[in-house]
Amino acid sequence: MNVTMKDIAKIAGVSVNTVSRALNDKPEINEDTKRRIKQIASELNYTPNSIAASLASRKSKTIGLIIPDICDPFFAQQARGVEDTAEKEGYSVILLNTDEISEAELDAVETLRSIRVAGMLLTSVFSRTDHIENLKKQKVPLVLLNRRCQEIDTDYVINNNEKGAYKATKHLIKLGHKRIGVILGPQRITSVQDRYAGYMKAMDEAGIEKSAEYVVCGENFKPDTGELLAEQLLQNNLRPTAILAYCDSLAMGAYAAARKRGLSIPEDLALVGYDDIPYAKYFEIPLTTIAQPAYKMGEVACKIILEKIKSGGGRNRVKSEPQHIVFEPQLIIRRSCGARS
Amino acid sequence: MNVTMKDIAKIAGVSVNTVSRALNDKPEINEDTKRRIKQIASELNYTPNSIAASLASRKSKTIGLIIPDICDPFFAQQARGVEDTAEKEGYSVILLNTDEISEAELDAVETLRSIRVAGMLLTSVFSRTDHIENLKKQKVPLVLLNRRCQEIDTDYVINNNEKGAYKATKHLIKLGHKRIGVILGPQRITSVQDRYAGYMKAMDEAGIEKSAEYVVCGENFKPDTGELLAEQLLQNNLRPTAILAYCDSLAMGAYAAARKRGLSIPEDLALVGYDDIPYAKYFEIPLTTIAQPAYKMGEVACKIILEKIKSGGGRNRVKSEPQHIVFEPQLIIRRSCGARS
DNA sequence: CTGTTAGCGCCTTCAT
DNA sequence: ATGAAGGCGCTAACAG
Repeated sequence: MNVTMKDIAKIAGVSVNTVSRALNDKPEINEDTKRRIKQIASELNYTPNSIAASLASRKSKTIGLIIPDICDPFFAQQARGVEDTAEKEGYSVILLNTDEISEAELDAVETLRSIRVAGMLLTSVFSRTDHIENLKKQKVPLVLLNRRCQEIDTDYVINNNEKGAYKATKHLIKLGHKRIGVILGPQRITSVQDRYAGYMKAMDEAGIEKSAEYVVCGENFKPDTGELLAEQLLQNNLRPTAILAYCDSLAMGAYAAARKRGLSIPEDLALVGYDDIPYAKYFEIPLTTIAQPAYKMGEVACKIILEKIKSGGGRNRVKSEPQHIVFEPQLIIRRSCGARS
Repeated sequence: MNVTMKDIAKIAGVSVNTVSRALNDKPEINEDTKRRIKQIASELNYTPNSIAASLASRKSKTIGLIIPDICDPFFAQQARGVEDTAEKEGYSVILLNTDEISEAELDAVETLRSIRVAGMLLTSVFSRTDHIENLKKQKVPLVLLNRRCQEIDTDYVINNNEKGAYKATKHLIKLGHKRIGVILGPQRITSVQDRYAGYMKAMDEAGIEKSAEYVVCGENFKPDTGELLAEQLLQNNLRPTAILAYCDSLAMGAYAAARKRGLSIPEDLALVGYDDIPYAKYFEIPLTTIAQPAYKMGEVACKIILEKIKSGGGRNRVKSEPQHIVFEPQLIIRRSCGARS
């Protein structure tokens, strides 16, 4: 079996406790014995058992990251931001995908609770919020990513979705579009609501009449879904001259839908996405989009969770107000919207 | 603190052991007491402590996945294949990125050893192999992904890299190209070697003279690296008329390099990638590439590791021969190579 | 079927 | 600076 501290202790002729102190670089220990113990440990090819350490100390060195789908480059970048940050502090991250399915999210939270992760980062679909309520009650450090929670006040890291969608819509309006379709996702998601609100605000400000037929919602954010929804928009008698997609993945589907109908972008149809995934600028017609700093957002969210963990997970320390970090969205103009740069 | 089996036992008036049996659906237990115990557990909002369970049973329900970079869609898809499969069996996966840096890989393995993961899936850079040797000695279930190991016989799941590159190169040759540049990665990586071998084989068979100036290698597979390497190829006095990129991410960089030089694809420069990431077909000029079944590969690798884990990690069971799964690569012809379909 | 006895490998007091 | 004792929450033999 594996080498344990006990084995090392026996060889070194000291107690297990001393070995523990040496290997964990605790102050109360003689430098010489420490060196000697470390030497023996390395000779024996000792690997600490963090399972045992976790159990004994009731502290774990892993954090959980729940996202819709790692295959979406936006979430992949965010995940890297989280992992790089966690790793620097000696934490590992467990990744769980939900595909925007509420059940999967509940399961994921349960799994992470069971593993006793030190903290959780959650991009929630918010079909329910009782699990979030529970986490709060149980004092599990939690930071919401990308989406706020209406009902419960928690820390979150998002970008200003309303503003982003507002900027995008306004840009299209400036280019002369009036019939602007919008492709959204599940309506309970706050980022969907917020982007929709931004769209509406821009339309209202411009005094453009809105039509319910120009608003479509899907169950997830995959390209295939985007294609279906775009087709739906394009079937209108008076078809929209521009489409704002909730995210670049959905926008990708819109390219396909346009091609099928023989519509060329941007001449027949202007298109704007959201996220600025790294591929957006390599598309057939480079995609105009709203950039949000995915990696940075993951990094910041992870830093906050790490802080919360260190401050005793709120268990001991005075609980400070939840942090709300909001990044500024940025309009990236490329060819798909038809603007000349 | 958290509810434990002890708490439940006290309330139910039974021993901790009985609670354990009930909650884990062991056979030797009365159906009624089981129901009663489960009832109490649910009322108390009990969440099992898998840390403690792992320590006691010396079995963990997490597996480790080490890959170069989750931001590469190929690896993202593979990761999903792994995670979906693991989840079905009640396993969680810890994801670690190496960026093809050997140190990072060693650290990752150490971390996973320390967490006592049930098994590891590894896409290695193979700058060293002692860590793999160690894992084998320690009977840690291990499956290599994407890349074989020359020195040590282990299970692996790959695609036929030589054949894939051979197909791609031959395709370019058929289209009339003779000056074919190739963009590779770190040379110790077997998939790099294999794809290079496939390229060479096709060139040799066609009797085309090879030039060292047409072969460039980078330190990783990121688009930026691809751009630099493509520029290098295009600086040759007799610049290549076609480029074969080790992967689609590198090919993406080549698009940028070509644009910078005012070369149009495929007229001035034919381009072929590898992987068929989901974005390849949406590129400015859709990318001809070699497809490998990323998700499936992750799935299969995960299934193998799960089997190995169940068969006692090789600790108890008769050790069977390592499995070598090789998927067939598939040529996907799009516009970037200049072929008419 | 159920309870008892022992740990798993480590950390955490408290002594010394 | 070091050791001894106790326990983290659970599983794993054994007894009954």
